[in-house]
Parts: sequence; C-alpha cells; structure tokens
Amino acid sequence: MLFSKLLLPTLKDAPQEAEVISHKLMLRAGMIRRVASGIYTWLPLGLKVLRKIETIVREEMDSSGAQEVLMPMVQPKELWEETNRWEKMGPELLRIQDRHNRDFCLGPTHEEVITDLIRNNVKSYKELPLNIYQIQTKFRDEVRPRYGVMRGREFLMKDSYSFNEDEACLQETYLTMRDTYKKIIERIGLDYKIVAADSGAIGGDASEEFHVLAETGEDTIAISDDSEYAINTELLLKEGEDIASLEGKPSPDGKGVIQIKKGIEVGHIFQLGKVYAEDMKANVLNKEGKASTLFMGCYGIGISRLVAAAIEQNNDEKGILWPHCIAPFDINIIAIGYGKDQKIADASIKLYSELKDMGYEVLLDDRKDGYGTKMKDSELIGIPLNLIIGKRFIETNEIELKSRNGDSSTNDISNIKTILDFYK
RNA sequence: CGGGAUGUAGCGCAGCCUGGUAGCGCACUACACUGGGGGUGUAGUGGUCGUCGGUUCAAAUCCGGCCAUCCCGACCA
Repeated sequence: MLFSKLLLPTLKDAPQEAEVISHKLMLRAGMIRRVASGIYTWLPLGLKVLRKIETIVREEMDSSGAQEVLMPMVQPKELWEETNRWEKMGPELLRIQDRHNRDFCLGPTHEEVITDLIRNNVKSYKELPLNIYQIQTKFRDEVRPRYGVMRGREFLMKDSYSFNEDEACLQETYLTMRDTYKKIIERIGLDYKIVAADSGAIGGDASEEFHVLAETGEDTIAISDDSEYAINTELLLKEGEDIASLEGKPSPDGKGVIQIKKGIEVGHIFQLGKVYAEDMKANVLNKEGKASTLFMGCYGIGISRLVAAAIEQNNDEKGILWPHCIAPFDINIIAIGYGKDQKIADASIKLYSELKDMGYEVLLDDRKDGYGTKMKDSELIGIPLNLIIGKRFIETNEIELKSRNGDSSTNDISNIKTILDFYK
C-alpha cells in the first residue's frame, strides 16, 4: 500500500473525547472515528488489525472442532419471550419495530436464536456434541459506553454455543474452549489471567473470565503471585470481603500471596447447563429413545475489545507497539526525497514489490515529507520494521533497518531480503 | 438514573468575566526553498461560535430550555 493513497488521518493531538491510552492512540493513529456515543467506524488501518485478530480467533475455533455460522443481528421478540429475557434484559436490549409494528431487538447475544436453530434441526444424541460459533456485530445499549471501542455499544464479538447430551460432555467442551481461548490470547502475545467469575444475567452454573491485565481495566481481580488462583472481586464483594485488605494476604489455595490487579475482560466462558434448553424445550432423543434436555455452554470473546486491550498493553510515548502478528503492516519503507530523487523512487518501488512478492505486508511512505514526519507517523501506527532509503542509499547503496522497539542496523540493499528472512 | 465537566474550522485551543468586524497553532491548497526526527517563506481555503428561544440598537459573549459528548458512581453476555 502506498501511504499517499491510504485513508490514514493521523493526529498530533488526541481529541478531547478520549481519556484512556488505547482510545487516544486509536484516534491518533487513524484507526477509528466516532459516529455516536459507543458507536465507531473502523478505518482501513484499524480494520486491518481487527481482521487479523478475527482470523486468529477463527483459526483457533476451527481447529477446536467448532463450526461457523452467521445469525441475524435483528431478532424477533417472540424468541426472547420464551426465555423471559424480553423483560429481564431491560433497556440494554435495543428494541425496534418493523413497518407492521412487530417487535424486534438488536442482538446483544444469541442464545435464543441458536437454541431455536438446534431444537428444530437436531433430533438425536448421535449428532452431539455440537459447538457452533459466529463472528458478528453485537449491540448492547450500555448504560455508560466509554473508553472508545473498549466498551462500545456496537462491537465485534465471537460467540459460540455448545450443545451437549450431559454434564460430563459439557465439561469436556468447556475445557476445550478454555484451552482454545488460552491459545488465542497467547498467540496475540498478551499478559492475561483466567479468573473465576460471576455468571451474571446470562445465568448458569460455572463461568470463568479471561482478563488482559492493564491499569485501565474496568474489573478488579485478585490473583496469587505464585499460582493459577484468580478471582473477580465482584464475587468476593458479594461474600462481604473488604477488597483493599486482601493485598498481601496468603492465597486461599495456599500458594503465594494475593495481589489486586485491574483487568480488561476480553473473554468469558460459561457452563449454562439446562437453563435455556428447558425454557425453549430443546431436546434430543437419548439412547433410551426418550426426550432429554440439552446441556449448553456459551463462550464469548470480544474481538474489537482485544484490539484496544492489545494497545493498552503495548504502547510507549511515541505510539503503538503492535505484537507482530496483529500489526497492520509488517514493514514500512520510508523513502526520503521520494518525489525528488529518481534513484530513491525507483529503488523504493522495486524493494516494495519484491517484499510484497515475498509475502510481507508492506507500506511505502511515498509522501513528499521529511524523515521526521514519516518516522513519527510510522511510530504512532506501530509498524514493527522500518526500512529507510535516503541520502546514504544514494551514496553507498545502503539502507537502514529500524525496528519499532529501537534496534537498528545498516545494510547494503542487496542483502535486505536475506536479513528479512532471518526476521521472519 | 445521581454527581461533575465540556461544546468556537479536521485536531488542539484563545476570545466570554467587562456585549460592538470570528482569532491562534497544527492540518489542508498553490508556489519556492528544504529533505535522516513533525523544516522555512509567501499567498490562500475552510465557521449557521451545539441548538432553540429571551434580553438588547447590537449576543460567541448575558439569561433560560433542549441536545450532544466526556468523566466519577450505580449497571454490565
């Protein structure tokens, strides 16, 4: 991609509306723009990152054996009345009417729609277990949207629903999903904790949250410094604990001491049990030929929220430091004097197309700006590697490799491809 | 929904107190210079001052309603 052709409106100053670092950087790096409170347009650069995370999630879901579908965003009232959630959800459920004054809502989650699908199309225990997922836009009319896409009203989420014939089988799928979520977050390279959680309005028996650790997290979690023990303090508050006094106390599992941290909830997995299946009469015939209520699990991971969480954990005073696998581009070719020196322009374009042929995603900064402007932008948007073609190239055929984390080296242009192979 | 704040060009802001020609920096356009850390000069573009109403000869400025946005709280698959 040529920088001069890319819709990439970078800003020197963060707009007044932004408070947290990821929101400021996403605005400054030209990734998103606000349309209304909690509702955003994703610009090309932001969308590239969003799609990369989406791809990682899809790959891991597929390899776990789950199957992808796409359910509607607009859902009829009747389904929601079956589970009583038309009432229970309250104003968070955005309700609309069609031209015949029939009631609908924008889907905040899809238990009703998926359960309806399964009860109508799956009749035997032999077809189980099933784990069905989608990656889709959700709408929740949050009381207070904030922090940009971290808590938007409209957001992109992967939600999946498992259907199992009994508790043991549900437990098995649950653990598979738990493992899948670990793989996803580890692939992105974020520091996280799996936290015992309150199952909230979704209901059900057991649930755990995946928290990316960050100062700006909205949840407070208690973790052991020497074990897997981690719990959302919401649960402890319900038990009447004084959270502040827990810091430094021995962990309940006997290993290590408690630390209080802030976390961004990027994923949540539930064992729902029979709650929805009973309300909606979702049965299959079991081995004995009798109707048997399905056991359900549901598993959500916030794709758009992961973008913000990744930035919260990876930034410095200059801008974003993308984990390489979700960076919008691998390489930025910074051509100094592009519009002026033919040798620079020719070499830049040649290098650009050669690197693309090698499979890299390459940005060529062909603007008529100086080194400072180009580097500032590159650092702001967090491209992992810069190749600088300038005065030195004209004289000695050497270009500089400068990584976003500060490493740099100078090499003859003919060696670059070999060196990059090493990076890869 | 309770508490707090803000709204003037794409972004950051001044002007408001004390009413009288709409301002600054960045960005943007043209030209020239410059070209390894947001460079320089000259000339430009861009505004119903959130909105509706009131006071006044006159309102960005004073008064009131409304709207929007953000922050704290409550809430949150």
